[in-house]
Amino acid sequence: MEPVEAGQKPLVLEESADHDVRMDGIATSIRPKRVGIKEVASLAGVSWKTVSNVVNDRPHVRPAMREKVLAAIAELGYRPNLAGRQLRQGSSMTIVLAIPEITSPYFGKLAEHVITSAESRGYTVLIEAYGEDPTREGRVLEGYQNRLIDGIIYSAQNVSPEAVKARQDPTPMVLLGERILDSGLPHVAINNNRSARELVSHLASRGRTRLAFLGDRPDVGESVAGLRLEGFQEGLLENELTFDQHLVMGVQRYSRDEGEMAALRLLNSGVPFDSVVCASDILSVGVLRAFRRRGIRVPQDVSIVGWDDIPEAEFGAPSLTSISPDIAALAEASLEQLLTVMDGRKLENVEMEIGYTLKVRESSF
Amino acid sequence: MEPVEAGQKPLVLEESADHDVRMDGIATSIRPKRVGIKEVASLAGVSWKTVSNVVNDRPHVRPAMREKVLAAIAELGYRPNLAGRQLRQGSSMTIVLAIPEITSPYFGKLAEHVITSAESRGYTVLIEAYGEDPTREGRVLEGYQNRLIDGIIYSAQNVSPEAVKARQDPTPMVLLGERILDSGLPHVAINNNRSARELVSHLASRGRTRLAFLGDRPDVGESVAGLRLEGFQEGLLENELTFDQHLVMGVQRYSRDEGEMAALRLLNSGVPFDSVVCASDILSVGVLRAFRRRGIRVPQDVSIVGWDDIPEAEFGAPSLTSISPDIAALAEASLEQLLTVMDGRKLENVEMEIGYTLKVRESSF
DNA sequence: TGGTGAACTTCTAACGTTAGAAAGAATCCA
DNA sequence: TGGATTCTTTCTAACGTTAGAAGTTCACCA
Repeated sequence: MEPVEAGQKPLVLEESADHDVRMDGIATSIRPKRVGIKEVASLAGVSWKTVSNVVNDRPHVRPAMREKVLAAIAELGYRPNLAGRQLRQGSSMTIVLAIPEITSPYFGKLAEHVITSAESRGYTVLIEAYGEDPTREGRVLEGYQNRLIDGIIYSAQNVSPEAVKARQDPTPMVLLGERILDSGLPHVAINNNRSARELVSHLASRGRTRLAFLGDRPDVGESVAGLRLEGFQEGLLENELTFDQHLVMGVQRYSRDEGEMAALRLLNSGVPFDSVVCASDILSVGVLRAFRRRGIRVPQDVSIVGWDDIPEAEFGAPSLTSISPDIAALAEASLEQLLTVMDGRKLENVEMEIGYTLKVRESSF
Repeated sequence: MEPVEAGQKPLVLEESADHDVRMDGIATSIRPKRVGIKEVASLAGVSWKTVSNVVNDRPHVRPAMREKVLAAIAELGYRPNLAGRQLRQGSSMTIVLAIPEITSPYFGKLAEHVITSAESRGYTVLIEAYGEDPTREGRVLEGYQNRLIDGIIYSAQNVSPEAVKARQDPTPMVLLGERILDSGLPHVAINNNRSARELVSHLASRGRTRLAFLGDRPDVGESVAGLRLEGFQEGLLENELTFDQHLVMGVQRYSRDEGEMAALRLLNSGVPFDSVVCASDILSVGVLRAFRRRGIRVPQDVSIVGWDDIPEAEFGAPSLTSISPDIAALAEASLEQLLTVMDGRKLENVEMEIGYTLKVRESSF
């Protein structure tokens, strides 16, 4: 293994340094050595220590010196080597955002916001789209010990509360969306119960009486879907509507396909209904397609409402009524919580609630 | 800064290490110090050098020793500290995937594939969604010198070919989608010209004669849109149709909104057309909405076709005819190219073409 | 002109890992 | 038992950064 390494690595350097190689017979093998603090120092004509002081904003550096050093830094394009810095300081300024998938519009948007928020604080975000691979989701709880990260924002999906509570890893962690009771981990989410009741009230105010709930996750304990289903039932009570267990449809996953399949099951069951509450808009998209194929008109025959307010909800035909969480606030708050824990500061609230708005669109007019 | 660190870090550690703290009066302040190679060595009763040899698979380690060391590693949950390793070896096993945005279905999917492919080879992927921030896109070309990365897969959007050619940074880079001529950089993409001609032929075979092209990027030199427009024009020639410059609509960005706005401009221009070729499906979604609002039926009045085959293309109403690139192959090939360059091996093809299929759906029936 | 700081340099050490060299210990075979 | 061979340890150095300590230079002011 070693001779291979020794034989190949230089090739890279030589190749990419082609333009720098002088053919004048003397300085042939000038390889573009990474500029370090010493190169900066010698160009600026100061000691490396002064450069370090400038870079780290330490006292006792005169403006003139600082200028000189900054100029040298700019000229050489010097950036402190993260590995060296990490090794010295023990922090990598990197956090992980663990989500089920990046492809879903909701998580994609969330990731985008977390990344920009983190960046403005000097942090880099590593995205772990763990999908349905239990190994990968397990690694989230183990804290990526081989990856040099400072904290984790974890949007759990299929993990058991026990696994979270049994977590050994000391890496600071914040839960997003999913709440794991008694885990002691900070948690950021919208109020699932209240938003579910609002959706039900909205439908009731439109004269709907037979409401279906699509997107339960019966296998998953304490899931977001569970909280929403609870709120759904409470909402029915509040509006003096009856709850029918036959109108609750579970799914394996939140995807368009699963939504379509669940809608077909619902139709085939023969139990009458006049509206569908989907635990996520991505399910609604599939439901719409199923209805369209069966000739069921939305919203004339059936209303559809959901959560997440994904772009498709706005642009689809019909457009979808949805609970629109303030994703930017969600990202900001979870990052804030995480940084608080990472700094060892005291959290003001372990539970944090994020605002949302109900966007009424064509699908429930 | 330092006293703060010293005063706060332990708080975190103590908090999460509660269960480890013995209250027997003697060993009170056991902090879960990160296990290093030395801890493993002393537990296994060998020298740290032997541990290193085991970890790095070097010769001259007897099976018995190896077992002992591996057991100690397992017991302590030791993972080599990446920072130390990086510093020593100069490689971070991390690559950057630079894309305009993660939220778009196409790039989201692509990112997902690149991440899993890279992971199977032991690499971590850092996603840089540079958006419309020129600073961030610029950083791509500068090679993230502060981040210790080994390579870059760059899906360029708004960068000038000059900027790419002027690139100084030696970090291995592969271009994805966008081709920059004469940059010498390896390039992976579908055949934009041929796929465009196929779309045109498809529409012509359906009796369409007045084809609009939506999604040109006139400000960007050598863009994917440009190549597709070229193919579009050649396709018109092949099918003996006339090209009308008034039916070419530019956009600032590939988004649903921009698609909608461009479609409205097209309608307002009054120039007749019976089909729209969109440079990206995400534009088609906006076009559909514009048409719907104006009462234009798809495909009865106008056909719509495009590229990328995003999920919305399949699930929308109507579903969209689209060129479906083999995204998995795209990800795999670009990674393969990048690793080849990183290893200093010779590339077989600097240009690499990826397969695609034309999916005919409702929007062009 | 001497004194006093501030500004700057030099020196040392450390973070965790890896690699070569050299020296020491164990094992094997004759 | 001797010598050769394989295994293991010890020693040294390096990657790039940061921080303290101690020493040097310089400018300013009394």
